[in-house]
Amino acid sequence: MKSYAELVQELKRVLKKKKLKYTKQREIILKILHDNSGHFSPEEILQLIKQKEPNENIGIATVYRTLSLFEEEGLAESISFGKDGKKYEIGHKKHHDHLVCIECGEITEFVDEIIENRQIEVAKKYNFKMIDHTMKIIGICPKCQEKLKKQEL
Amino acid sequence: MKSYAELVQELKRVLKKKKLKYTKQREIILKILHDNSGHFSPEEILQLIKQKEPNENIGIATVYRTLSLFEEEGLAESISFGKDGKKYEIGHKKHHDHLVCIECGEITEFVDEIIENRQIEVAKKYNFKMIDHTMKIIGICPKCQEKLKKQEL
DNA sequence: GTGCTTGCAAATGGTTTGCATAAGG
DNA sequence: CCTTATGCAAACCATTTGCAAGCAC
Repeated sequence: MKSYAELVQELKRVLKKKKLKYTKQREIILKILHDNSGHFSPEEILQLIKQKEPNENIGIATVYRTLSLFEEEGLAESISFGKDGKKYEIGHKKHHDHLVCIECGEITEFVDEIIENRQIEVAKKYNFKMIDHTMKIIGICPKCQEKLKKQEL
Repeated sequence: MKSYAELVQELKRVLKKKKLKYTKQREIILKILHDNSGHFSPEEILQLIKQKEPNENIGIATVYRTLSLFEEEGLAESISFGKDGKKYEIGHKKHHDHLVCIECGEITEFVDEIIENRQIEVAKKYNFKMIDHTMKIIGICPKCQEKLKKQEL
């Protein structure tokens, strides 16, 4: 995992490249993503900002704009939930997939080399130029399985 | 692939089980899904209905309600595109994944046993009770690669 | 200064819902 | 008849956009 200082470096590099400006808002959102491990919706990120940086007043539109920018540049990654929106996390170097619990919403990450390689093979087989891939395993996490078992009694 | 008659049987069985009614609208939507191979948004399905069954006047809300019902019961399957909604296809027996072209939107299906099996393994490893899984490879289809190559000249 | 940014509020667009009416069982 | 369905329009809600004012450079 990258340090906050490294992330700031990367953000500055990206902004310079695109002739964009280094603003307080962009810095804060980067920090929030760095300091909180997990997956957050734009709304949740706004709440975290209000909580951790009470002096700042950031608009939800800015959060959306910034997260899109970060995602484009690999500083953040998102996982999509259909009409229920997206959740963001700080950008990793390594590609990973997600296990999503339908009971509690918990998201667990995993990496599986065999799946990664097969995806490359499949794309090749269909002459697809692969740009990205996403995989979601939807199910019930161990905790919720326990919980449900108890309720049945 | 199931015949239309088989699908109607299945729909009737499902409706009886849930104490729901066999309506013209549900029949038409099932037929549209059966007759048109491909992936369609609710809006596109409504257009197909207007085109193929001009005498019927079906509301978009009914299309949504029916597609949700079909999906719940395995008569239809959907692929999600974040805020851009879902696309539906007639239910298959076999699980499959998708290759999605970001240029033309074309969706190609594929089945890869190795990936299927690894997903089961991963779920097991994390003690997840797997209910479903989705995989999307996003990229550029062969046709669009050609097109883009020409434009570059 | 100039041009990118921001916050606000309004607009958007897919999806859902409330309700009065229609129709299946 | 009683219950579920439907069409319509209004409501929803995450996200985007227009715009005037505010900053970065």
